[in-house]
Amino acid sequence: MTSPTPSTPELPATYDATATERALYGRWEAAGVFTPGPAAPGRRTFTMVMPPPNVTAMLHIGHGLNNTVQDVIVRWRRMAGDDALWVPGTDHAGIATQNVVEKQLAKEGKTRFDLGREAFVARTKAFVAETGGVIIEQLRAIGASADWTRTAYTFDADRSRAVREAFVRLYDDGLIYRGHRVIHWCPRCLTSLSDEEAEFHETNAQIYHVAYPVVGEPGRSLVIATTRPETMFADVAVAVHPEDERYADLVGRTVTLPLVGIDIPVIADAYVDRAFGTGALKITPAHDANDFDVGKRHGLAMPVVIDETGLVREVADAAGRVADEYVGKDRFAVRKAFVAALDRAGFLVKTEQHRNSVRRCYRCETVVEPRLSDQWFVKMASLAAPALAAVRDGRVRVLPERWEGVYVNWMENIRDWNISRQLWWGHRIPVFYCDACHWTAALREDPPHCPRCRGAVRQDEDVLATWASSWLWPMSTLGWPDDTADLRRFYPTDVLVTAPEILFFWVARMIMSGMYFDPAHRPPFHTVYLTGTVRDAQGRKMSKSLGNGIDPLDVVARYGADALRWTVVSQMGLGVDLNLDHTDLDKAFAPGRNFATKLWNIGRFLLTSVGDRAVAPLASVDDAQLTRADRWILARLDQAIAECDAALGRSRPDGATWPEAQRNAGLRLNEYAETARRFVWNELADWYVEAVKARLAAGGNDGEVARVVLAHAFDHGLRLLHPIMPFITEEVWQRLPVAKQADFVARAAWPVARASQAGARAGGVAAGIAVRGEFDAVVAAVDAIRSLRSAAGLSSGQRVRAQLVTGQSAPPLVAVLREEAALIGALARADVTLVASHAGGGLREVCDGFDVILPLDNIAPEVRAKEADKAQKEAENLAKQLASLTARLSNESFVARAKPEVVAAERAKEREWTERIARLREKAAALQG
RNA sequence: GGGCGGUUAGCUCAGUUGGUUAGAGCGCCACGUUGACAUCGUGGAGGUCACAAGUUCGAGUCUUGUACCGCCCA
Repeated sequence: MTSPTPSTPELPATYDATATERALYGRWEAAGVFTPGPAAPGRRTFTMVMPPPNVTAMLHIGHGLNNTVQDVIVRWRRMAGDDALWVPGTDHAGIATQNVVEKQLAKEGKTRFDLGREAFVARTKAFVAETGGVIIEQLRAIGASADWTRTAYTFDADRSRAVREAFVRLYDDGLIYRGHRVIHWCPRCLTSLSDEEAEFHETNAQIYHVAYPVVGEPGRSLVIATTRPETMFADVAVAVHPEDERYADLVGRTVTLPLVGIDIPVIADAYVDRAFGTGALKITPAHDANDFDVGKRHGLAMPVVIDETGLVREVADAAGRVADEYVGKDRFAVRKAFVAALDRAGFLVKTEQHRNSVRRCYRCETVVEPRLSDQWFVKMASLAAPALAAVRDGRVRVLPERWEGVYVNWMENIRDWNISRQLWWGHRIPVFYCDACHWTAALREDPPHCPRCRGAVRQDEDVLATWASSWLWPMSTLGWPDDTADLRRFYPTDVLVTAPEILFFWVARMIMSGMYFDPAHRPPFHTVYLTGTVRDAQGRKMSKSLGNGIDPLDVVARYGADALRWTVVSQMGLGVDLNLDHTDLDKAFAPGRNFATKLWNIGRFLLTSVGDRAVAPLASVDDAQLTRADRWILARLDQAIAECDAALGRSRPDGATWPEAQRNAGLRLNEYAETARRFVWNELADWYVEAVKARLAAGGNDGEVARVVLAHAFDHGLRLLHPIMPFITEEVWQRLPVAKQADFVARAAWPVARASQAGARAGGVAAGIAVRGEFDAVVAAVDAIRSLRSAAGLSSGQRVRAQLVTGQSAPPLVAVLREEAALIGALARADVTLVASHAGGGLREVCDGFDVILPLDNIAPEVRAKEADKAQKEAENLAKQLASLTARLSNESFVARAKPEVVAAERAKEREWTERIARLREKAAALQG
């Protein structure tokens, strides 16, 4: 177990992530850590709304990625002192949820029509009530610090009222209308789809060239090219380009529809692409959106020959067009059969392979059928204009930046939005009709009867697309349309994190609706962060059908939530896809688990050697008491804080718009993660912890200083890492014997660089830079000794004698090496002495400004040869680079045109290299001689 | 067909306005259990920055072209 009594300073030998995580999450939630407190002067809000997962969804790795990113951001802002609010919720997901329940019914041998609308909706509601909270629970397992007290649902009472209010306002403002046109229809879901919901899929298809005999000119025919011959039954014309000389004489004449036997006109329309196919296009207004436009221009009939389930029949205005043998058959079966019949009858000129894009339903992948029907549309032009301007002028930024162009392009070519769905699960369209007096209106409350003639009213049968409720999400979750305290305090929100796939579906529409419905017309957020996609080792998207998915809960169980989060965040390059090998979870998640273990072990060391006696704050230590190592780690901490802050960037623009310099900056989560990791592992653990061991053991005043600095540095390292790895950092931080201003690290203050704090010591920054250089010499000396020991074939634990040759070194460097000789010796397990020069044997390493000697006797000849060879090669290599450097410096235009500081740096480098080459050659000669 | 992105170590990726000898993690090789840590430590190997041309004193970085891969839209 991981929760020993507080009086025991030692931590268990191993970290049990599963037990720790569950317990800690409960403590955070019980303490209200995720719920912002009451507004206070000087505190700003930071708000995010969670992209609502489908209410029937189970947590998958995509949710894991998306919500981890959001959690990192919200935890960061919470620590940085904002009143941070992350609003969670779920989406009723019309088509998807209806599909699930219909599948259940199918197992019982029933359809929704057997139940009827009311019973079906009731059953779906019950299903959601039973299973709808699953994903919300699962999000807790990955540490999501959302405010569950504000959990919303697109189909709950408040959100439903918002949806209805939005519809009525848009309707009354003339922005919603009923349109009769060709829309995308899913013959399986039995509903219309928006343009965005009918996704393009590249397909290998055939294009058929079919001869339509010209009436009154036996032997002559007009050849059209089509990929959809089954729609020929509904052809009403053949169109050619008005300037196409090949067909000029045929315009105005008629051709006969093969096998069908109906004569149809040849018309001229500039829509036709002369270069595509044969340049002659069959026109089928009821079964193609473009043909529909042509048909309207030319006043053509619009016969319908495919029904709502995708079966061919004479549906409307099509009497006598479909032969009996095809009636009631599937559209694709008819295609095959009809092509064969055309071929037998000699009308099929040729068949070619053709690569084209076919639209499929985004929920079930059924090939979408263009269908002539009445639907509700939102007029988009006036809504899009402000939303486009907001991104253009920088009130809203999109990261990565290249998506801004995609957004702008879509907005500029925006088309009206089909929001009606022929489903039962969803917000029913609040339009009411009186059949008696033909009154119709959109209403906030259901009317008992027609207000004009008191006759019976009926409500529109359709429901709204799910996206017509989720586009209100940033406002509706905060209480809109009511003027609530939450809405006033937390709207507009700050950052929206989501996947690029729903940039149009959701993000663009939220900006439009937000700016329309907000009385101040503010965009709903200032930053859109689009994550990458999770892929497998072969770069394929993870999906159920491919079976290449990774279950985040499985990862949490095996490696811990922190490991999952570490993997996601450390690889979260801006706009970069996340590649995870589902066949080798160790490869993907061991690094995060290992890092958590490292933190655990640093904690164990600290508690055993620092003890649990209270540690004084760093401010109580006088600068003069700090050793060089202390000053070094504190300077590294300052630098790490600065780099983390730079990587995370500005949390919000200062004014109304993002300045150009900040627009594409920040939210580099991978850089932030790497900086924090490097500080804690490679600087604090690898060097500083080793450097203070002797001082801690010795105790006394200096031991006390070491305790203070070590505890301070680790405390701040844990804080830097907490947003990424909340559990392990909290668990360890809780036991740190430092004075705390907060009950949880989750609520502790985000680190501020010491050098930048008010009252910081004069010259803090410059001193930091100086001490870094000094400690670099210590590190170089230690590395050199270790490297030489390894070259000599000695084991890393074996104590050796080492000499630092400083005869040619600059006096300040000599002073540093003399003062730190004991430390160097401790770190390198060596007895270190300084010497002016060394003439004897042994192994030599050339460092910046000094040499290191291991004065060994009896060095094996092969070691000598190898070392000599290495030095020789390095000298030659450096000499080559020196030659080009010298050439550069003797180039007059370089000296004249390059920046003076660059030239000066190159000159200094020339001196260093010349000297280093000499020492390398000296080393090689000594080894050979 | 239109637009955009990518190509840097065996793998996954960093590389900020052109300016030290191009970095990290994982993997690989060698050594090691030194009282925080073998889920680890120490040392090491490994890259003509896709290709070609250009601009420049100087190009992984800017321009153009080519090849391949990917994404969005029609």
